[in-house]
Amino acid sequence: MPELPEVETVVRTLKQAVKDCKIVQVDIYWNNIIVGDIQVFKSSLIGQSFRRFKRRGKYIIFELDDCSLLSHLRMEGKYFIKDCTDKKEKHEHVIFTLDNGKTLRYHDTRKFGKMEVIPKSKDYVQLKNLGVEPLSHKLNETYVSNYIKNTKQCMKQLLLDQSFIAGIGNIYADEILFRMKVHPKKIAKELTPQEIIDLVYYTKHVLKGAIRAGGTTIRSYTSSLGITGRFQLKLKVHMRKNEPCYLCKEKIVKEVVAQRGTYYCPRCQSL
DNA sequence: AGTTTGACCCGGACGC
DNA sequence: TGCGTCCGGGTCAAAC
Repeated sequence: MPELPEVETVVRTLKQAVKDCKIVQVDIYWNNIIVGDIQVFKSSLIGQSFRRFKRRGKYIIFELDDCSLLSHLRMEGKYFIKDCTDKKEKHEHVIFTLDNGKTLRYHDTRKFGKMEVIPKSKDYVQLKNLGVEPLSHKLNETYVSNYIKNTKQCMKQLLLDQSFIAGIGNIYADEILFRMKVHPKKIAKELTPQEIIDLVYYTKHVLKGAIRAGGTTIRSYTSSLGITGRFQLKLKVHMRKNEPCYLCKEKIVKEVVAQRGTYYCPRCQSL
């Protein structure tokens, strides 16, 4: 699932690939991907060039001349750069034809992703409830201790809460808690000062490491292989049910916490 | 107003 | 092999 590091990698790669390219045609094969009117979507984008590439939480923001394109990959969204003569693949739902003979293709097996055109003058309402960017200085010990004062949430919920920190998903929430050696059900308010320091440190550490890994992998891609933002990251706890903990050999447990499949080491992350 | 729960978006995996 | 059921994650809306 694309989380912040994957989205960041996609944004960086697309910047290299399509900056200043002009959209000459837009073909949509699954309408529900598009938020709002399909014809307005098309007519807003045709003739526009990609100028700036940004990320906020898990949202991709493409800034064009007169509007922005907001894209959320949800679970399985991916972008590919292909030649315009390449055959359409099964799960390619939106194809932007560019003025250089290439196409930018949105691929999404589950069709969960969303795309929306935002007029230049309007605010991004989708982004207004997002919390701090984890890699910015705004994520610090003071911010965390103030935030947790007013919440009943457990740690897993807290890390998934996009209005606390923007961009952490299920996988990295588990990985961060494992490194903190904190149980996913621990009440956030009860974090010790040291655990707050660890939360800040490991959140940045895990996400930065993942972006580095994404960047490394992405270099080996050719344009025909596409831009998935996925990478071979060594997960220390997520998806390791019944396998031995890397630290203490105890079996990793999988349990539903905050409605999400949650992996943790019952010994290292005891309550 | 903060918090929790559920619906939604789907195809693929899995079980019988 | 075919059919039905469940699963998954992020977001939003509704209920509490």
